[in-house]
Amino acid sequence: MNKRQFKDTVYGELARITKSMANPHRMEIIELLAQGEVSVEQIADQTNLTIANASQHLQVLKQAQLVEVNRQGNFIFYRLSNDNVFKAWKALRDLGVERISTIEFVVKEFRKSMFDFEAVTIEELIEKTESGKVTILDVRPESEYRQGHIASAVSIPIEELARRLRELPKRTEIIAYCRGPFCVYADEAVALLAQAGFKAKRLTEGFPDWKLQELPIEVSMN
Amino acid sequence: MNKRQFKDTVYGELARITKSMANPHRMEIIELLAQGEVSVEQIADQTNLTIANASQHLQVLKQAQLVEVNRQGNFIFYRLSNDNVFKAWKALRDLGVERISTIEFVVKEFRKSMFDFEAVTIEELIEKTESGKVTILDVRPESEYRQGHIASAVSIPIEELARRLRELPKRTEIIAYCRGPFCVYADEAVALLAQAGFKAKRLTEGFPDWKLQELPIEVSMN
DNA sequence: TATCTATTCAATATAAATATTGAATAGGTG
DNA sequence: CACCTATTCAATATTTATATTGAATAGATA
Repeated sequence: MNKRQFKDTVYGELARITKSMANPHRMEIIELLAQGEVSVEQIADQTNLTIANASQHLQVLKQAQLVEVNRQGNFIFYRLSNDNVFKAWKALRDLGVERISTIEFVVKEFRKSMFDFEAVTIEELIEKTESGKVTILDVRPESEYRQGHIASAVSIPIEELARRLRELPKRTEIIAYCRGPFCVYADEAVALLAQAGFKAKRLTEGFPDWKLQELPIEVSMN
Repeated sequence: MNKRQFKDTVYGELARITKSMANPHRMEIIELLAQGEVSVEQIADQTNLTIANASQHLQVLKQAQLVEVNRQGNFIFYRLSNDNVFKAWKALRDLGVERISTIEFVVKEFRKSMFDFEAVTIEELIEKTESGKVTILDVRPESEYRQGHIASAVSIPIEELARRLRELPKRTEIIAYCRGPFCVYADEAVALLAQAGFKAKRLTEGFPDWKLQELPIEVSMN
């Protein structure tokens, strides 16, 4: 094996793994799997794909060794095979947010068009928890909450929030979070809470970002 | 704009930027540009591409806003537009090295087949410099050295090393580095030095990794 | 202004990725 | 064992990416 063959192999493999991420649906699937294990059915549902199509994309990710499977009863659950997968996804996300004006524009416009509220960074949230009372609210589906959430966060999935408002304190500030900066659950939650007279803001990033920084988390699997 | 349109736009853009990296040649080009500004001619030369083909790949990277250009006389120089580009490339590299056994295997085999020497990590190099005398040797082409190198490193490009051995100390340990873990210049240097009776090892990572950690660097442009 | 040189563009053929459809399969469940 | 269900496979049409070739262009130099 000469120098050129060596390089062709190495860069070829790097490109192969990168190609496996380089698709809009797979980008969305990876973000979803960063929350925990998800079944094919749920993935198809969340991403507006047909089951067959979702499965096809999952095969691509599996072949690239980015995901692993776990059968439970009739369902097959997929998960990210490793922390480095989310790290790479996050690096690409950060690159996109910083370099691609379309993303910045669309994110801003979408937020503004519905409900324009202040957001809080992870550092700011840590400060707040240290210097006073804050309620941290996880509005993702409960299965995601159970597989891991910010320590001391309470779970009220976004679909249940409207009828479970009385569970939340009226005075202390509420910080809502969800899957990440492209997830709108937290925005919807903040809009709903603000209208009902609560003091609420969204966390700019999501649970996977929090976890990656090795900040305190809790797991409540059964 | 509804939720689905928003997501399609965002993940579509993320996929677009990821696709622009998802090619063996472009992966190699990005690593090269992480060393500094490089002309189209040099890129084509280093990557064994035709000029037209190299230009075509550079256009893809330019359209994705990963690179910027700078004309100097007759030549057009390309550079990475931002730190985040190398960060994303590095995250993909780390993912590949960790998940893809082909890469691990090929790297090990290639190194073993030629010259199997101990390597030193960045942390170990820092320790060494603090606790004793070490000569840090940059064996990349001089233009790359001039655009930025590890502080106090000396430059002897790999092609000149054989006839410039007398410039190096016989007793103190020499740590050679180059572009990164897939670059073989440092390996070649260590093999040459060891044969000539020097105490030499390679640095596992390259200059861009060092720089990204904000460790001390020097620039000697003219 | 004419010429030269590095780079880009354009055209084309080939290869790879994607979405869609319906059939096949594997593994639980009764 | 037969049936049911979630998932995967296979075939196809369409779109997109890639390499190659030669011509065009932009800008420096004389």
